[in-house]
Amino acid sequence: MSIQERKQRQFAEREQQFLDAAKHEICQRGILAVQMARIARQCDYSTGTLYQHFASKEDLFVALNAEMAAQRTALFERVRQWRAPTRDRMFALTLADTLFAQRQPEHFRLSQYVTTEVIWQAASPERRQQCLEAHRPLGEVVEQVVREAIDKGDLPNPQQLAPLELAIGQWAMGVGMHTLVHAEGLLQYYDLNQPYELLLQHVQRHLNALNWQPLFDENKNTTQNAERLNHYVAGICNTLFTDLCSNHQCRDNDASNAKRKKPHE
Amino acid sequence: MSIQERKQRQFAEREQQFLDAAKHEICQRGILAVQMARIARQCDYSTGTLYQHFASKEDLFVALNAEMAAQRTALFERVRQWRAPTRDRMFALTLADTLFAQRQPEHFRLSQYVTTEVIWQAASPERRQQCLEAHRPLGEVVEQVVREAIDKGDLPNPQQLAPLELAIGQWAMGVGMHTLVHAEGLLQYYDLNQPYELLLQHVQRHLNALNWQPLFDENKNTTQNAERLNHYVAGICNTLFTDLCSNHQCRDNDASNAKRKKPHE
DNA sequence: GTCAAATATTGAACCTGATTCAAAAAATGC
DNA sequence: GCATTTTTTGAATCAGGTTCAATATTTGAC
Repeated sequence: MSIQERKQRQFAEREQQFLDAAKHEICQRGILAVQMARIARQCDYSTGTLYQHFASKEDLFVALNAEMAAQRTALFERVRQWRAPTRDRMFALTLADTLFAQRQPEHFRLSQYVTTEVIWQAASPERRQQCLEAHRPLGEVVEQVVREAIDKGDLPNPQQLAPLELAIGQWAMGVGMHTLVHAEGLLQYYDLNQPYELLLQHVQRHLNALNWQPLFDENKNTTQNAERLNHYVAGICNTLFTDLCSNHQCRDNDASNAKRKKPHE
Repeated sequence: MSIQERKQRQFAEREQQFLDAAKHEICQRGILAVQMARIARQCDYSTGTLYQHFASKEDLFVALNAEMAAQRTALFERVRQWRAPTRDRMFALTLADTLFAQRQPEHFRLSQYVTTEVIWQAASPERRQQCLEAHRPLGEVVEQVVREAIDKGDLPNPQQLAPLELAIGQWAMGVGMHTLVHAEGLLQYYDLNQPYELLLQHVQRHLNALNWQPLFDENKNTTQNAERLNHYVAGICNTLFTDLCSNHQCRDNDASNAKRKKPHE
């Protein structure tokens, strides 16, 4: 028995090593430039060994995405445990993602890439399942907050929708905004700056639309509204995300992005 | 002069031929399986000639995405010219995308893939620009509808936001929902079916939240709401999109998807 | 401790398919 | 008709993902 266990543990450790190396590579050179052979060499293993863990490059990407879900989960956990009205917590979930996206831009880039049919389908089914499961806790936090809101009477639910059916609008809006942000040049083209600020604003509206109490009132016809939202956001940041609100770099990005190989140059 | 012009025209025609072939390939075999050489051969040209038009495979994808924007634009145009309250038109824009996504699933798949940093950055800058410009008309329709709503007093704008700043929530929600839909297994995992129905529902809420008149009232606590929305949607479909509401296949998809090469089998 | 069997690792060879570019062909214009 | 320019060709190159026969290590019995 013990031998089996040790082997499994070592195998898992090595996998982690590979994942760390891959993450490092991505932050260093960008997803485009990741090479299987290099990741293996970086860990002092041969290519073949790497393939013992991951069925393909895409498989590795999906695995990495799964692994990174844990970090997001940690933020969501804070929100879950936060003693605040349900509405604030629901909002804080999007805020968490926003901060995370700015701190670790590579994460959402990868996430977006992986969610692409092309990549997703190229990963092994087991890996896809694993990835889904890794994300489950995120869904659970959302579900819990929504359910609590319904139970407490903060959130009317005349249509008896499932919690996630109520939340999917906000979810999609977040995903979509990340997508738009990562399409370099797109938002600038339409002169849309501060996309994440707009996202937060629209999420507030969206929660209002759901009639989620207490409403965030915006009917004073001044430009103070933006101020007020900023202030509100800052408040949450100070309470829950103190550690995330300073600089905005990829955590293990020891060099600047400038180092990346640019295609077409 | 005339020679120059003829050459340019022929060049453009050939490019179109390549694009059509590429589109056909994508619908037939999926994005993953597209091969440059095959596209060239299909048009009775050599690989080299294909590369005279597109700097790389990614470049071709982005070009194709640009080209397909024209089709979406056509739908948006109908909405623009529709003589109906601004709110209905705004809603109809998302509906148009929804129908389009169901009719030509490959389009949004490609769109999503192309918007990925990995692909986007691998295309030539000129191509990216071209793609952005191809999408401009879409933005313009949106902008026009929003502006008209503000002018008519249908849509209050206390913060003096730009039209697209007001619309970006709805836009992001649509983009995000397509993304979620295309991540096979994801929504099922959370037991979310009928995602596009939910999208439309949430868009209505979102418009309500913007206080866009006339509000779509949903405060009767019955399950009739879904009915009512369906009915409303059907009405728009019959008026504007009669041609799109029957079967849901990729337009030039002569064979079923079953033909596609499946990785991992 | 030794050895055969079972397991794990290696990395060079293989393979696919994108991209290039020297040679061949076609078009131009004198 | 011919020299020059432009275009097309497709075999050769190249990159990098993936495989697998050979090699090394570990195991467990004796």
